[in-house]
Amino acid sequence: MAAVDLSTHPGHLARRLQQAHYLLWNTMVSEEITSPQFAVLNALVAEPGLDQRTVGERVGLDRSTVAEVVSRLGRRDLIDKVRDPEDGRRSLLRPTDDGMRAHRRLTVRTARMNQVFLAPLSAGEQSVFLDLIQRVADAAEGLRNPVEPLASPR
Amino acid sequence: MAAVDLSTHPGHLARRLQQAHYLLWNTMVSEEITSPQFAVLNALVAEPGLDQRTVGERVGLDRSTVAEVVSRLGRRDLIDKVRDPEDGRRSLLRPTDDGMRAHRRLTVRTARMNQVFLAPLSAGEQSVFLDLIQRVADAAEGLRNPVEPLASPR
DNA sequence: TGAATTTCGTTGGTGTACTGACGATACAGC
DNA sequence: GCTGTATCGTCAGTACACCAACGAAATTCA
Repeated sequence: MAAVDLSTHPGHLARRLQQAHYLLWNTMVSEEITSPQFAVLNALVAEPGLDQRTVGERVGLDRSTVAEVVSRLGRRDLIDKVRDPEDGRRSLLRPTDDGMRAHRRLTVRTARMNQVFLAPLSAGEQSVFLDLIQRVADAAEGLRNPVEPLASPR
Repeated sequence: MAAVDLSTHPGHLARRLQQAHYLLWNTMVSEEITSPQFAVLNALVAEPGLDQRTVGERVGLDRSTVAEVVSRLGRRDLIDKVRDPEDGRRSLLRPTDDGMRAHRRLTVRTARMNQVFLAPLSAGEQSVFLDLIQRVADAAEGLRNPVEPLASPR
């Protein structure tokens, strides 16, 4: 009887929250384009010509995962991918016209979905909610890449 | 330039939050037993003898996922699995002695990790945070299983 | 009692998401 | 110039997480 109440565990709640979002996205936004795919597409609409590593930084995905998402977006002709002529290691990505259209369409639906998703909270609670999540996520992410103790004597 | 600011999208933040948690779990709790595995184990410590479907309900996992998690826990001899003699469809699950020990050990570490995870928030903010996540997740989950509009005229 | 229906677990398919290792390319210092 | 190092993308492996479809077992009800 040493069991724990998971409803006080932020990690467990985070997983449930993400699943709930997945559900809602699937029914209200798109069944073909997933939320991470939209995030990548969105990053490329904002800054066409990014390489994969930088895209990953922007949306919070590691290199392997970006590679897979990019391959799916490419298979649907939503983005183009070319080797950087100035640096043979990089692949440069940009949305196709189809990709731009898809992004515009999904932007509208995503906004609607966010409203439904946050509907159980008052307007004030909503902004608190976003702020708190962001601070926790940022802090934990920071633990991974510890800030270089500047001017460490080499 | 129609790109969107993802930091206002709860779904995107939920994903980042979960990844941050995954990271922290891996470094502070266990590299072998994952958070969903702990959740299942915890449910069985609380109520030994549950069948897979009910476990899934308790921790928020669908039947396929429970099957995989259960198979991994079984492979490590942390839980036992037997056919229900009274209902041949069910598999009854219970923790082994090893499973009980592992659960005890992880419970301590999990508590420590939760503290670190929530450290960027004040005590007051922490409880608000947990409450808000839970309400949003519960509401979205409710959308999936709409309450039967009782006595719908067939 | 016997047939239609429901329920449980499994399987196959898709899509994140991570780590670790690897080849190719670029760059740094000598 | 040449060698060691760092970086980028890929690949293999593991682990969620969902849906749809299926067989076996149980239940409903005609």
